[in-house]
Amino acid sequence: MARRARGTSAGLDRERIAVAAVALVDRDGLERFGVRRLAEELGVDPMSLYHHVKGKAALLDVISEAVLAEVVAVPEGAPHDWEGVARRTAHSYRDMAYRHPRVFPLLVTRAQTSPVALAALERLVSAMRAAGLPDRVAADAPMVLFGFLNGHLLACTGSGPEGPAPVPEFDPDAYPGMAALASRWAGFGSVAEFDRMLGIVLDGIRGQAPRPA
Amino acid sequence: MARRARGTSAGLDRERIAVAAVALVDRDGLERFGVRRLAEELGVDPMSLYHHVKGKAALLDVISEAVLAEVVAVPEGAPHDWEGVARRTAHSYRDMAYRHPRVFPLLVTRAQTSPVALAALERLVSAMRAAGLPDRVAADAPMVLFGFLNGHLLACTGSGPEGPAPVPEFDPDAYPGMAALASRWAGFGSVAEFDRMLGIVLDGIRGQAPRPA
DNA sequence: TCTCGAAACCTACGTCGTAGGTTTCACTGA
DNA sequence: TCAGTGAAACCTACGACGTAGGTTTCGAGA
Repeated sequence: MARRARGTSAGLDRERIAVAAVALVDRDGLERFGVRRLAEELGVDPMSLYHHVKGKAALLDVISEAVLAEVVAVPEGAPHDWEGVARRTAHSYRDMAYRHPRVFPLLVTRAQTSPVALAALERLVSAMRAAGLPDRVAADAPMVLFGFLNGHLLACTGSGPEGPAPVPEFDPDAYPGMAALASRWAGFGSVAEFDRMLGIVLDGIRGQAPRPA
Repeated sequence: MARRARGTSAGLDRERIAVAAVALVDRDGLERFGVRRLAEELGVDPMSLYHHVKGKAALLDVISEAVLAEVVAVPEGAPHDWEGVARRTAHSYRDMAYRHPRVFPLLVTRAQTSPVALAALERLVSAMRAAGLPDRVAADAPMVLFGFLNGHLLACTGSGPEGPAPVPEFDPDAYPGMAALASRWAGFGSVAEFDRMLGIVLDGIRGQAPRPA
């Protein structure tokens, strides 16, 4: 690998690093990601990265931020009913998870306090309050929703070494109930399945609102 | 560190290794866990562990299995209504997560196909079918439930370097809705909160059943 | 032209997972 | 009683990792 002379610019900056880092994790997975590999990918000495990012942990932060920014904001003109906002956000979040299945575990593990994440939450919460939902429900709902989204998408996108494990066979003697349902789990990870489950969660939230007489 | 002579037994076996490994992760966290550290903890040469466990990945499997086995089975004599089964299982799962917050991320990341996990699922599924819930609901419900459990508990137990991040301050100008709800998030991670959210999820599932006329 | 900071590179250290080889013990059957 | 044997431990060594600390070079401002 031909290296640059010592003082010449390599044109590094956070943006270029972020893009390369995400691509590297997408390709090789989190396990194989590291400072040295990223540097080689960029044609650069490992230590040069430290002028732009503090270290490996900070690199992971950069990656998760970059990927989270892909979750599209709900368009301003769209209807403001809270269920619509929740559905749109959830699907956009899911799309991102499927685009970057090997990055996704990183998001789930860190507390999300970036402006993008907070803005999405704020839109959901204010839509719920505008619809007259009690504060307790508006407070619980996003945690239930994102709890479900994170857990479920983690399972669907595999998050292990590589892709999601196929649904196992069930011994009908030991597990009669699961064997009977096995065929229903064939489309594991489909949009239809996701939307159905999302519906269950949203139903649960809607049910918390006091019934209008 | 005084080492044993070369041929003498160190009394190693999978059980002893599992116990020490779980304790080590509980104490130092997943990041710091490694073959060499575990060996030192056991007063043993690192390579000796390879006679009982294939390598680091297999060690992590051993850890997650040991911890999952702590989730108590729902007692046989207990009522068989599916909501009771679900609630008990969920709470027992939560207790385990809080007992081993630093191990928990390991569980979420791997597909759970151990007998313990399958047995718990089977109990839930068969209780739902016995109650007359449609197969589609019985198939979706466990995925929604464990999706929520995994995602939510991951957030609550912190799963990062150490404990859960405290709830951040919200700028009332940028995020009016969330600022208004901030006080409701004070008891983040409490049993009461967990039980409330669990109730929301179970409500959603119950709502899928066809209404008895 | 001289200076100086930014940005790159280089060296080196301690740690990691683990392949491959060596040593010793307990148990066997003759 | 004693060589033979296999299990279980230990030892050595290698390549890859994250990163502290130091050195070199370029280009912009004085």
